[in-house]
Amino acid sequence: MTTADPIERTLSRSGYRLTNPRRAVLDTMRVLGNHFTAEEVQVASPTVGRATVFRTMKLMRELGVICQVVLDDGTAVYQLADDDQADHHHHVICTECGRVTEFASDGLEGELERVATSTGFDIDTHRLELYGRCSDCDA
Amino acid sequence: MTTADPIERTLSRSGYRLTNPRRAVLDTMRVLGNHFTAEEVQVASPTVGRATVFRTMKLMRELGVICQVVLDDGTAVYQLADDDQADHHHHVICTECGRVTEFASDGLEGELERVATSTGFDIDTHRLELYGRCSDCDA
DNA sequence: TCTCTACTTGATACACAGTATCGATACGGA
DNA sequence: TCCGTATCGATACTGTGTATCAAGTAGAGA
Repeated sequence: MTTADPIERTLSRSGYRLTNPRRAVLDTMRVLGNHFTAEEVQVASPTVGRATVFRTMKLMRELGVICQVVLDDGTAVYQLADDDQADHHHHVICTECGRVTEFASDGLEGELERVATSTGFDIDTHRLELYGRCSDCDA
Repeated sequence: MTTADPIERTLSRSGYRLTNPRRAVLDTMRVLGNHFTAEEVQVASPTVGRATVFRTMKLMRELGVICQVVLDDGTAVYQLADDDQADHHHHVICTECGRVTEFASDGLEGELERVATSTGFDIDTHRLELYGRCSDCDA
């Protein structure tokens, strides 16, 4: 089964099958776009079983296709990863409308590296989220 | 009811009553110390009802007595806040043994401030967690 | 010290997010 | 076309936390 879609190619290149439920979940996530919960994907993909939605979302997370964003109340939302920031980035979350933006900063990474060595830990990774109001909501 | 305990004084100063269940939960958290889940507090406080354990932990979080730490798998653990870093700090989490250490860095905060303005968001707060192996586990 | 009452508690039911199980289905290579 | 295995859907289950509500109690005032 051939496809031009980069995400679908990531799937099949990783040895996963390209099934209709997976395509349906993927399409749904593309429609929902900027940020969505697992439940929103579910209700927007009525032909796909609940377990499959979660399984597919977990798979996409492992493949780096979507990324998890932890809101300040501790709940999780998801979003499709930007192609050009697929490797390492952070999130800015609007606490008003929920909009999520990705960013990366070399200066920040350098500072984090310095802090990491000062902790005495052997740091593998980190998670950073900024919370505030986006330009639309910041009237 | 007078008390010399600083946390208990924080409670009563904030207008909350000093009850035996609250004391019991507090004692348990002190025994568990560095990091604990809500469930661990529950089983270690058998005289206190489940709902009260959650209620008390939520209250302690609001008062800044304990702080929530999000592990890299998304689950939450808690720890008593250091007195001297009660205002703003971050966490380093050992992915091996679960040990949690707090740290603060002015350089980092400055860099975060710079990044925050560049996002176009009006940033209120942020969450940062470092994951790695502590000196004991990094054999 | 006694009383009163708003705050707090425990039991229970509920909610939400995600996982495990398992028989049925379908993809895709031989 | 056949077959093994990945995948699916239905369902039950788990973990973490909240809502409800009748009963208990801290602690301020008499």
